[in-house]
Parts: sequence; structure tokens; C-alpha cells
Amino acid sequence: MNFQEYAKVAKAIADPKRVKILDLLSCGEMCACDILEHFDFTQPTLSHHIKVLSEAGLVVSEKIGTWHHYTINQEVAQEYIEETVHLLTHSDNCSCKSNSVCRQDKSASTTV
Amino acid sequence: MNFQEYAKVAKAIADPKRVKILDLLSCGEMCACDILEHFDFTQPTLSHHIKVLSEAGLVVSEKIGTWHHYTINQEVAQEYIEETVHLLTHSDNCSCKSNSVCRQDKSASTTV
DNA sequence: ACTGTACATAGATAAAACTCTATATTAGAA
DNA sequence: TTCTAATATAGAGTTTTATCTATGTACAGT
Repeated sequence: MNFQEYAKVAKAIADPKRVKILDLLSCGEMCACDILEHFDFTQPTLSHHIKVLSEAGLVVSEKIGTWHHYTINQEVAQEYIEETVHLLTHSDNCSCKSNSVCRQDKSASTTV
Repeated sequence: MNFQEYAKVAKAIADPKRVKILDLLSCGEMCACDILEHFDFTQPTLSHHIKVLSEAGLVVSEKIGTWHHYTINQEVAQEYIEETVHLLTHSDNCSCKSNSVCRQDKSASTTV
């Protein structure tokens, strides 16, 4: 996952309604009509939100007759979680080391 | 963190440029001028992105003379990581249990 | 006091996102 | 086949976001 790909998943999550959808799905699979009952917006709007989550790879759907069962894609979710931890916490194998993008040697070269 | 608050942090992260900024900061503190060298956009645009990250609580700044040193707020970052894990993985204390928001008992009541 | 540097703010523009109504698609039921 | 239910798509309107230029603010040095 590069910055662009990671941001796409993050952007899919970055909406309160979609966070709630993911929270609902974290309990297990649900169909659209059941999800819809927890919101005020219309069915096409829900369809849009699910599409955003699907295109980011976070949600997958299984069609069973007329119903579609939506579930969280655990592989993508786990990879995203790992990348998030890596991004936000100080680690030794961050891009500073590999690509030498951090150049804080400007202020002072007294790095002991 | 409720859905709204969580989404605000997620939205701050949900931009490739800001992901890169966070990646740079994950190595340690940096000033704006050093961060700016890694991008093509202008200084006011960087200022805007840092403001978004700051308002989400993810980044804090320390003013030293003319320079501002920006760092990742580890408390907020850690809380966000925990919430992300909680949101995307199946757990026993998710909102289904406490608020009974999940009602998948419609399709079939043959829950064994 | 004056100048230069680091950063923020104001306002404008263009692109993207959220939501709606209307309609299409697909599948089961009668 | 015809009707109904579940979901997707199309297109439009409104809000938000990213970026720019221009300017303001704060501080250090001369």
C-alpha cells in the first residue's frame, strides 16, 4: 500500500455514516435493507456509501437471491490496521531510514 | 470517540499528502520548511494541511523562535489506532451487543 | 527602526463528495 | 408473464475540500 492506496481506504472510512456502517458490519454480515434502518438517508445514498467502501476493498458483497450480504474484508482491514500503526507510531523501518526523507540535520548537527 | 469524532481524525488522515506528512513526522519532529521540501504545493497549502491535522488532534506544534516544530500527538494516535482495530475487527464488546443495533434475525430465526 | 524569514490567514476557484429524485436491473412470487 | 421487492445507476443540487495568490503576523538580526 502506497500513500495513494492507503488514503483511498482511509477516505472510505472518513465519514461518520460509513464508520457506523462498518461498526454494524463488524458484528457480521448484513443486508442493505437492515443497514438502512439505522439511518435517515435514502436507499440510493446507502448504495453510494457501500460502493465507496467496496471500491476501497473494505467491504465485499455476496448475492443471495434478491438480498446482498455485505461483510468486511478482513484481509484489507488487517492490512490497513497494520499500515495505520506503522504510519502513526515511531518505528525503525519507517521511510526516514530507507529513503532518507527526514532531514532534520538543518537546525543543528549536534546529534550527539 | 464517537462516530463523528472518529471520522474527523480519519478524514484528517484521508489525503495522500497528509499521509505523507504523518509519515515524515513519524520519524520525529520537523518544521514546516523541511516538510515543504518534500512536496510540490505551496507553503499556504502545507499550512492548511497541518491545520487539518492539528484540528483533528493528530499533530501538535511547539513554537521555538521563528520555527514551529510539529510532532504527532501519540495519545490521539494511539486512541485512534485502538478505535480502528475495534471498528474493523469482530469483537465481543461491539455496539451490536450493547445497543442491539444488529438485527439480522429477519432473514431466518434459525440461529441454531 | 528596518529587513528578512517562518508561518498563518483571507478570499477565490475548481474539483470532489454527499444527498436527493427518478429510473433501471435483477430475482422471486403469484 | 406480471407484479413486487432489493439493490444499483443516472443526473442534478449543495456543501466541502484542495489549491492558489495576496497579505498579515511574529520574531531574529543588523
